[in-house]
Amino acid sequence: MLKIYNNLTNKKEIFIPIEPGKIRMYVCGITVYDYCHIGHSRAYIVFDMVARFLRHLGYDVTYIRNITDIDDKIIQRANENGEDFHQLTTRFIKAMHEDFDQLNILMPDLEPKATDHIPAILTMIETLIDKGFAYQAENGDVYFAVNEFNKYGELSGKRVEDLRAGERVDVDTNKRDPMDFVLWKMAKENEPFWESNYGKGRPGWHIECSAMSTEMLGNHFDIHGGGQDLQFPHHENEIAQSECCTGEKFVNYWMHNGFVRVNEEKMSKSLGNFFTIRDVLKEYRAEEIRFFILSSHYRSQINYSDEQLDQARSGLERLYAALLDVEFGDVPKDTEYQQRFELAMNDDFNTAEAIAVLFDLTRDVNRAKAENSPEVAALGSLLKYLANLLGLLELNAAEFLKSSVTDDGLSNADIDLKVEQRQQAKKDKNWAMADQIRDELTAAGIVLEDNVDGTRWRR
RNA sequence: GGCUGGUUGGCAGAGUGGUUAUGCAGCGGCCUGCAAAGCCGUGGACGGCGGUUCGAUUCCGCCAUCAGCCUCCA
Repeated sequence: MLKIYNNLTNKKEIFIPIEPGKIRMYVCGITVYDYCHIGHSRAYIVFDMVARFLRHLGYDVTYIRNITDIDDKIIQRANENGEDFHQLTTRFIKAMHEDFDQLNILMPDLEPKATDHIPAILTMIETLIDKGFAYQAENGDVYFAVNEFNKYGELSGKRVEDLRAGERVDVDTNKRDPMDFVLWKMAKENEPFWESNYGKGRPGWHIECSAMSTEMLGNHFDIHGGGQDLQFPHHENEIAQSECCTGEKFVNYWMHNGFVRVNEEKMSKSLGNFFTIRDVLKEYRAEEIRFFILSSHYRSQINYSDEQLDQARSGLERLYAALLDVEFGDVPKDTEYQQRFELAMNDDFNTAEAIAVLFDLTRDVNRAKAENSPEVAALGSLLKYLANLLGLLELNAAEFLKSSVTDDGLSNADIDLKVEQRQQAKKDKNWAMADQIRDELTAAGIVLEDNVDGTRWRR
């Protein structure tokens, strides 16, 4: 029985889909004006894992992850670069897909872009105005009137009174209430715009998610996810817009992943302490990043550091090493390992616990190997199968262990030759020579492992 | 100030009202020409103070402390 921690109630709840056997899930994607960083990678690895596991449970999942391709930062960056905003977003959408692909993040079923859904956005704004939940201010901008929605603050646990008292809310004289947020923003000179009843402008950030999720998943759907920083105000605003527009409950389960921190501080663009995915991929294998992310529960905060990534590397290499020489075959059914794995995952996607099960299974695989047991194939196949559910251990073990992201100047053939030379030295009992070759390779980051069949190496 | 969520062994990180997390690192052993990998064994923990309980790291309260949100942010 699947339990999900629901931010609407701040409790773990038994998951019940709206329509039996089907799950409709929407996750807020990125604003494409720069390369994705490790914080982004966490959010999308996490929800990729969620979608994979829900499908494993047999659900027919419709997973939507949008792209915000118009907003202030995009316009600003495009201006700085002296290029059309569309050119900018196209470039970074491509980069995002490349990065995500490396991290084995599967494509969502639909990946709508805000600019492709302006009509749906305008329709929703019109409905909100008609129903009295939104108004056009003197400057032409259209705002949502927070005051008209009495459930405002339900998701984030905030009270409108407290928010109003806050000193950090900008006082904008165009708004009736400082908490009101923009739905349609008038275009300034030389800014991209779309025609509307309210004038030439562009959508506010929050409305696109409401419009696109409702358009594609219906008024009421199962799961909505995103980073913890989106809980307020973004998701709060989505609820307000959608429920006021449709008169129905918007989402049943809200999920938010925790942040990635750097030196005990949130990784973010404004702090400038972010590491882009492509930079990290110069030092670590993509799967090491994925393993690092999934080693902790998705709601906890994690700290990014080389030490963490090094530990992830060691752990992942242990798992892959167990798969060496395994002849994969049928995956045994109804094993205790799978039960434990699923129990962990059913408990609010506890990947840390699930990975611990993989390590227990790994010991069993290694033990079977040491004993030359016929169980090796079955246990190894099970390990690969369970790990694959998390998007891990999909590569060939030998190739993975020989792969490297850093250039040590040695080709595989170079190494093979050295290893061969050392084999001869060993045969001649020339231990000094054998050790010298091994030391050379060790210095280059190559690890040698002798066994009865010969010598295996990895980077 | 309001609201969230944390505080577990050298590091990372799960979990539990009384019993082994798991990984990395350490120590001892097996294996090995020596190693490495692997296997076997092993030490080491639950922020502080109260309370509930036969018994609390686990439940409750208070305190301390950290991070986050309240402004764009995954």
